[in-house]
Amino acid sequence: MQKRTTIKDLSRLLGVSPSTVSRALHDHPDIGAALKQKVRELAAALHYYPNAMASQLRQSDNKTLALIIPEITMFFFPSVIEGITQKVREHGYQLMVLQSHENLQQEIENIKTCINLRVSGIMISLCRDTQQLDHLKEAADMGISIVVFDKTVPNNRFPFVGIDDKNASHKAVSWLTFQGCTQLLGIFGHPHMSISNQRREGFENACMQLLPTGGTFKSVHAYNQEDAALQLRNLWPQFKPNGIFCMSDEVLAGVMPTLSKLNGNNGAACQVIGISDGKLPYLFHEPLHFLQHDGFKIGTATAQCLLNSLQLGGKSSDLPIIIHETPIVSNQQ
Amino acid sequence: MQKRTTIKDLSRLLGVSPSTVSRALHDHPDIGAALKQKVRELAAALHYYPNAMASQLRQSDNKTLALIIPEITMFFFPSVIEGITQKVREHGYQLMVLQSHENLQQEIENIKTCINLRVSGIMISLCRDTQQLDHLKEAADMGISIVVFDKTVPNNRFPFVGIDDKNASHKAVSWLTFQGCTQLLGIFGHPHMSISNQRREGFENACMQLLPTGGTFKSVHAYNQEDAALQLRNLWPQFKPNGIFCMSDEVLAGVMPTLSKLNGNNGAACQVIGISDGKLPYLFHEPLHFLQHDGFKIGTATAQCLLNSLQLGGKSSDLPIIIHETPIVSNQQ
DNA sequence: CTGTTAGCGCATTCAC
DNA sequence: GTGAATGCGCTAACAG
Repeated sequence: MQKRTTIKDLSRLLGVSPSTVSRALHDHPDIGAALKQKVRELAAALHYYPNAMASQLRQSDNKTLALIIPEITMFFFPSVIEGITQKVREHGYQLMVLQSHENLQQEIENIKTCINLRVSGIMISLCRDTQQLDHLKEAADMGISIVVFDKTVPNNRFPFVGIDDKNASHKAVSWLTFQGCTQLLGIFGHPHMSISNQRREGFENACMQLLPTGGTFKSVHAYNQEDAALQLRNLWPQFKPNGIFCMSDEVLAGVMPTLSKLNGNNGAACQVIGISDGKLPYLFHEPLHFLQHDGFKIGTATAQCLLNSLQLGGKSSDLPIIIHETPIVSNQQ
Repeated sequence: MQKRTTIKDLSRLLGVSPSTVSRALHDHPDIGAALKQKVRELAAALHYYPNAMASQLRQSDNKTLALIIPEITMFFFPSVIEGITQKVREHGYQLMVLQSHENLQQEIENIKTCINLRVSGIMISLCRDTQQLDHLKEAADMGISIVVFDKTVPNNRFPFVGIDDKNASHKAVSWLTFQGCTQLLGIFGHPHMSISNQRREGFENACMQLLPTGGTFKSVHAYNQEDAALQLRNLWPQFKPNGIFCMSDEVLAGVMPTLSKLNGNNGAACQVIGISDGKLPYLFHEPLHFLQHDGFKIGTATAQCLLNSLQLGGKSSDLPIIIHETPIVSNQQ
């Protein structure tokens, strides 16, 4: 591991001063074209790589943004990351992805890492145990721009990008009743997650409002994909729904194969609608509908929102709240 | 955005020297307990956060590792990331995830970023157009430890973690013929990917070796999930296999729903075996088998491999090649 | 036990 | 056009 070549090395070899080399490398207008050329050639020949830490320290301007998410699951977040990455790179920023593993302590730890690294901004989807946002406030006080997306808390005071959870549930129930479903089952995510409860409340309210007399509904929380399958199986003997609402891809993944088995070839007996990123539904040949919760779009919007407040230098007056639509789509073509 | 408090600020306020503060913060044994306490309290009160860039610059020891992958798809890589994250954090490293988007230029760019940031190590799954590893060599020459995993090239000279692609295909064919399948279809990934060709060659060789007289086989490449579905549909009129091998989750995701539709309720007509991380198969109620290509294990092994060569300071004599087993598993229970 | 000094690599004043 | 000097914030000798 030979010593890495520095600007000083180049300057010595070229018989010019370090500052000249620095300027040449940065294409500064004051430097002659001929010299620039020589500097660049030598830099390439000696495998010179600018030390990002040194230059960032000097400029106290770290061109990296952080993404903090509960977990890189196979659903939704890959799309989100894709959207964010694209947007962020366009603007010359690096992206650092951190996971909280649904653990508040880890989330706080991640925020601390971001502060230590002096990242310029943070995009965060809160983990399920997070109730208060003191740790975010702390980062914000250090001058770091923050955008919360997807998973939030009721009392959030930061810019937010997501969907209207209650309304989405309402739309789903509305669709099910329109199809003539009368026995509705809503399956929701982990009960500690704020969005689980928002979506459940939306579901229950809509049911009470929209179901005809004689119609019934039931809602359950599932801790994960397997649990969703289990709950459905356990419930089946006593309650056979003719309409099911799955609040997420994860729930949907548990429900669909199980439902197929329970239903046998009586496929049309139960309508299914979910909230989905829009990839999973196409893995099932059984027809189903979903409210598209487009991770890619959420990602780009989140990144854009962050980049905006970065440009405003945190001196914006109004609080951006971006709510995406969730159009209803079928998985049949 | 008020100025961030530094060690100097603390030292001034406490009437001690900066180095004393630094030592106190690092729990250096030379510092008195009482002083340590005072320093820590003031640091907390003033929201002092050590500037990671400055300390890393000083120590020229950057505690971050980079993961470079073609794309964060919903299959395999989430598991890999999970495995790597876990291992890496245990050892006090940060992880930076970069995507190449199956683009060699981007891959080279990512390597450059890693060098500029002076990361300690790189874990990389090569993108499909990568043929030569000069860019990796460049990073290695700068003293960065490197491990290649999953997607490699034939002439790779870096430590490697993955599976035996040809052998896996062989096992799959062996299993299919053992089930009595005689008309075999192998569906493979993008033709530029090295593993696509490795797995196809393994498949074809095994077919020629293991199929009874009268048996036939066919292999096709699919550019992506949708293409896999399309190819199967197009092929169906002229070639109805009774055994299908899907080389990856992506292929499997395209094939399964399509096969269900083509097969109608004649489910037992065609056996399916794939190579899979082990999550996707459980989304289908149709029985199928898979050779488990456990992303989580690959991830931990890769990270471990990197941490090892980090400890050896890059001065190891032998080249670690870690080949994981791929046990055959059924999705029925 | 604590302070002084020095420098990591770079970019940016200010001179000339 | 170019060079000399300075300091970003921190740590690690080396003194005392």
